[in-house]
Amino acid sequence: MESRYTPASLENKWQNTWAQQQLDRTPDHNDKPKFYALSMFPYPSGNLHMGHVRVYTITDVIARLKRMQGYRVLNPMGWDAFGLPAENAAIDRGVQPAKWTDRNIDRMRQQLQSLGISFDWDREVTTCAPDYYKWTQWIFLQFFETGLAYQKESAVNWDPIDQTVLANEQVDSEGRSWRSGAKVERKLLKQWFLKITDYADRLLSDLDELPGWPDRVKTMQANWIGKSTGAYLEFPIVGRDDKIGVFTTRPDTVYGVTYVVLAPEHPLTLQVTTSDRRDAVEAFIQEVGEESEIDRTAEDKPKRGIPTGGTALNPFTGEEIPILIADYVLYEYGTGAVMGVPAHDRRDFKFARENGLPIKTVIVPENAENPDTELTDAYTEPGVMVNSGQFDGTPSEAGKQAIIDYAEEQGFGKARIQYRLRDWLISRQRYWGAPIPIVHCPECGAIPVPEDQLPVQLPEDVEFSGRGLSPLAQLDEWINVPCPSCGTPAKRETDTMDTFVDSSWYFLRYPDANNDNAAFDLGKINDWMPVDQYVGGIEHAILHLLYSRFFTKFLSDRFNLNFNEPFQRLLTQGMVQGMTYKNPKTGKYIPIDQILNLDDPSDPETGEPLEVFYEKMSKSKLNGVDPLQVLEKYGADTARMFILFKAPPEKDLEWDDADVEGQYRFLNRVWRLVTDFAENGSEMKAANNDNLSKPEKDLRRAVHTAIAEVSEDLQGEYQFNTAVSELMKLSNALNDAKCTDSPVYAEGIETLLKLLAPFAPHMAEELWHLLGRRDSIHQQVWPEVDETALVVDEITLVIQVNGKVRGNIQVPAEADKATLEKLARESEAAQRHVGDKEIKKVIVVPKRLVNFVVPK
RNA sequence: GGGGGUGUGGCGGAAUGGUAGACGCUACGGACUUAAAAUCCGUUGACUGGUGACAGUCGUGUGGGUUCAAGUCCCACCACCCCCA
Repeated sequence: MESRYTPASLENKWQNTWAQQQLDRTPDHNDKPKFYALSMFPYPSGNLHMGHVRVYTITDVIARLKRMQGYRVLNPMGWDAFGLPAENAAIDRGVQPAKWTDRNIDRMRQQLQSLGISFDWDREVTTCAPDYYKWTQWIFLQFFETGLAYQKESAVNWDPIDQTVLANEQVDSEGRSWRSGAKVERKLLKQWFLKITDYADRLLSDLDELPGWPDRVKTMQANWIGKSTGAYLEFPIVGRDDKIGVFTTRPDTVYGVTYVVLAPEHPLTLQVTTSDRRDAVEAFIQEVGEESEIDRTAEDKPKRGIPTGGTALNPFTGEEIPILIADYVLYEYGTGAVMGVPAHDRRDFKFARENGLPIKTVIVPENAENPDTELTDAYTEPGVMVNSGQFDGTPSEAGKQAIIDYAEEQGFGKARIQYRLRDWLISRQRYWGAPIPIVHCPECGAIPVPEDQLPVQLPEDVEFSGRGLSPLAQLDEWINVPCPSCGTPAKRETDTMDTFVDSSWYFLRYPDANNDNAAFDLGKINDWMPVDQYVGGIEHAILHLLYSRFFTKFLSDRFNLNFNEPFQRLLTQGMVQGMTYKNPKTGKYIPIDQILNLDDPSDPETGEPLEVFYEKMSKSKLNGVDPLQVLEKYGADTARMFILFKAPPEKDLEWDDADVEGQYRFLNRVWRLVTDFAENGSEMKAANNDNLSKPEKDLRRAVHTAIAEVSEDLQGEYQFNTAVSELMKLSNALNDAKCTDSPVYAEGIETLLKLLAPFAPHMAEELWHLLGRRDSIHQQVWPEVDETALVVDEITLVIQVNGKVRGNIQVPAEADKATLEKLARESEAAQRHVGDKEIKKVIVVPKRLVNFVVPK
């Protein structure tokens, strides 16, 4: 009867059987509590990598556990299928993006299925499918109707040779085009934005309602939103009616303002420029226009600025101060203008020094001896206001409010809260994305495509050259349509949406994934949402998660949903790293199969010694391990076990073949354990704690300890690594047990299989059936701890002297403190180390230790 | 510069303020085998003493502190990683 463990055939068999039985279908309405387990859906690159294996395995263990614990579980899968790589493939190889993507999806689906993940494939969602992006467009229209989608001029990366707009990913670190190598320029285009800033405050404050999120993700989001409290102040321009508005977090330093700076793109720039400065200013604007934002604001780069010739008035002092323009001030940011206080801001200090601008001290440390000493650096600490007219002597912290109050009274300023977060630019000048459902009419302006005409479908069989306008903008028959409102000949919007839009609502689609009449059924999303456990990479800590929260809040407001955060709990899993070999001299990476001696790795070409370290698996580092090869050799169960055991889920995981081997050995031990048991014809009999021998009691304690520990490890914080080690302990205990005929042993075998089921689903199922069971192990109830089995008669009591462990004794488990102390005093260890010294104090910790304190 | 995180054997990692190193990997020794692989058994933090069971000292990045007792709590520092500038 015994056969060898052959994962390949066995896993295949069960995957097919489960599919036939539709075991992983999501139960619709029933009385069980719901559990929505979700992994971040992948981009269909066509190849499964280890990072995927890790996320989906983690989520799958949770899903399978919850099913056994009596939940109805939704564990869906889909594809984040729009995006640049498909378009690049079209340019390079002439394959249509749709075809290329579909092929990749088919391949990856198959690969994923071989992992044995319990996805409900009936709910598969593909963002590039018209029946999905129809609803992405519909959601855009919801934003449009509420005024939260709007158009504004904004800069794009422009390749002057190919005459095309480039995505940020297509621009290298030196600011050159990936294809033409041309230096990328900035060009202004009218583009679509979503007004996420309207939700900035709620996105920030509601982070407090997410105790199930890692603190560091919440901190990153909070920093990204970047709330700062301060004042909006207006500086009248000399000789004009206009004013320059600035935002500052340091209104207390306003008497120290010695200049104001406009962003070069600011509409006032040319208006304040005096005629003698015009040429210089225009040249400067031109120059800055070619710089990237990162270059402009980088801290290590000198800040460049020039005077415009214009001047403004400091409304507090009445002083006339110069107006400059500088590269580090961005028009998109805040008001596009800043006030310069060199004495109390580091950046202003440097800028003033470099440009010969005056520095005026208005804050001094408390009890400063000589307030007029020349500064060597900006003084940015709080202090006392000086040279500040009526505010002299005011502590600077209190001075902030005092200045705001005064400005408000005088009508040249007010309190303001500003966010770092900017509105979300969703326009992409690309083909492979959801078309923005707008028609531009010369009569009516931007008109939404009526809902019954959605989706605005992407035309097929398009030509891709990588040059010129976006492929959509070159298709006249697609572009030219009558205005939906007045019928005048009009033109379609040719921009498509950022792929982050597609992924900002996909989790709302799964509860009713095949609905043709609506993006989602309100009853169903109110039932299933929020996602109970979301699992994905830390790289999405900011954008994807923030956008999803924004969409959820917006839709919750608009449709009165009963939830306003999408993800209850978030697990950010660490990277999978591979052993990397690098020649430190040449900087070249060497693939492992070219290395002759792994104990002393050297460059096969030059013979130079190599650096060996772990780094994130990637093609360029030649350190990837192909999941399919691992599956072929060891099976999915081993791969899953290894990944879960090797490191806690949120930490980086170092791939190690020897450890994979170790997991394979463990599964083989389980295999033998159970097949031997089955061979001996042993039956499952109910076990209980009455009339057991000592070895039986010990074994049963091990069994129920395992239940308790594994259950505990899988609850709240997911500690799969220690859960697996508990499985190993149980397996070891069964292996060592002599009482193989006992019902306790049978109970142990059955328990081991049930506890193993979420981790190694195929093997658990196979062995379960080998024991004569007909139903699936995945439909069994998760084992319960029998507390009576955990009771021990005797425990080990540690004897300490002055806090040092000196020995231990066996004592009755329920002995009281006095008895423990007495037994401890009599112990050999205490006799030896205490001797006849005076015992000053005795600490008795029941069930743990007795500590005698004696003079040294 | 600001914010967050991490630091434990040869390695990955365990440890409600209570026997540090669970579990696994590696290495070494042994059994089985003609031999090897696989498997099984044992040892594996360092140092000192002892043939030995064992006994002792040190030991969780560094330095201090609180405590009967600190990997765990507090203070300062160092190193590395991540995010933001």
